[in-house]
Amino acid sequence: MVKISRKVEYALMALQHMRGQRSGQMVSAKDLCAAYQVAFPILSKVLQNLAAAGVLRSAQGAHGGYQIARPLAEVTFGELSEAVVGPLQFSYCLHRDRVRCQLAECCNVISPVVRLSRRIEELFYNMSLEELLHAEEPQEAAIRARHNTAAPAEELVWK
Amino acid sequence: MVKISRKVEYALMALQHMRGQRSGQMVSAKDLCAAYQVAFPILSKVLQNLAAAGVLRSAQGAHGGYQIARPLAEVTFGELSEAVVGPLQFSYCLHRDRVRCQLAECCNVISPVVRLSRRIEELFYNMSLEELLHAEEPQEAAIRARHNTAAPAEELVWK
DNA sequence: GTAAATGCGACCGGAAAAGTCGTATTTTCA
DNA sequence: TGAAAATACGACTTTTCCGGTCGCATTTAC
Repeated sequence: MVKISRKVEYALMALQHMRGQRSGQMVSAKDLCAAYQVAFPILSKVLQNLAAAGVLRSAQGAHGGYQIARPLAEVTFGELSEAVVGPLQFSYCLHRDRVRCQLAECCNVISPVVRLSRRIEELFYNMSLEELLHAEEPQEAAIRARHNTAAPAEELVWK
Repeated sequence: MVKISRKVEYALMALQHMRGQRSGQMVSAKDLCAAYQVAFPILSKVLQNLAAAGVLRSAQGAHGGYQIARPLAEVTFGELSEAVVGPLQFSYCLHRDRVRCQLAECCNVISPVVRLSRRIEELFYNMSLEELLHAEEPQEAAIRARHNTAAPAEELVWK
């Protein structure tokens, strides 16, 4: 029921990676794909979403890529989620066109659902990405190290 | 991404209804369907789930039905959710067979995702149903009143 | 013994998510 | 100035899962 979207995971993964870069360093989608074995187009889209939301800064052209645009302590998980998978949409009843909910007329759960939604929203918008990412997994350091010093990405496979 | 399942809404709806019954009063799935225009088989299954989880008490046979088994203050939303839509399953990475997650080996988000999951879990398992349902919508009272005094359910349509 | 209820499992269809493909645009650098 | 390397973007396909359906077994009251 509450499932974290794969896109959100990709976003966290990318941010975790960039968090460890020295500042000003651009990371290309290609590099990330090679490092984490994720399909290029999908990760690319996620990064674009994050850039559009102002979480990342992007640079086109050769030697372009992405970098973190704002301190992660100032970005909430809610923002990330919204950027990557669209606005939080907890319930059918909460659709902007409530008409589409056939229960609306005789519905006694609107209030409980709204209450629940608020609680989840609160949680999401009070949780900073810094808080979420601060403790780095050991294997992560290894991966990044391996990648940064490894052969050019061309030689690595990704699908 | 985080969407409240329809089944969960149905469960809340049913509980909200039963909460207003006089104690000891059984409510049949059929009655609920008639009152809220929900398909019988699906609501029926939800009620069975709640019964299996010990939230409702069920009685088979004529004049059977369901009633609230435990004070709602002692039942958490997490329990309800688990009963109705299965165990919380936040991420692909958290599957019991983690093997299926191809990222596992080079994944740097396991820890953030776990952290996030814990927070949501906490929220769900600290929120009692009483807390969620305590304020009854006006229209709900009307519906139930109408239903309790209305013609037998056979005359009402549901799909 | 019949009607009214729950209990349960298999099946189906559609919508949303995940992933793919193709192409345009921007920028660096030789 | 042209080629290479990168993002930008939108349309398409595939897959997965959820809501819903169907059918039958079981239990119980009258």
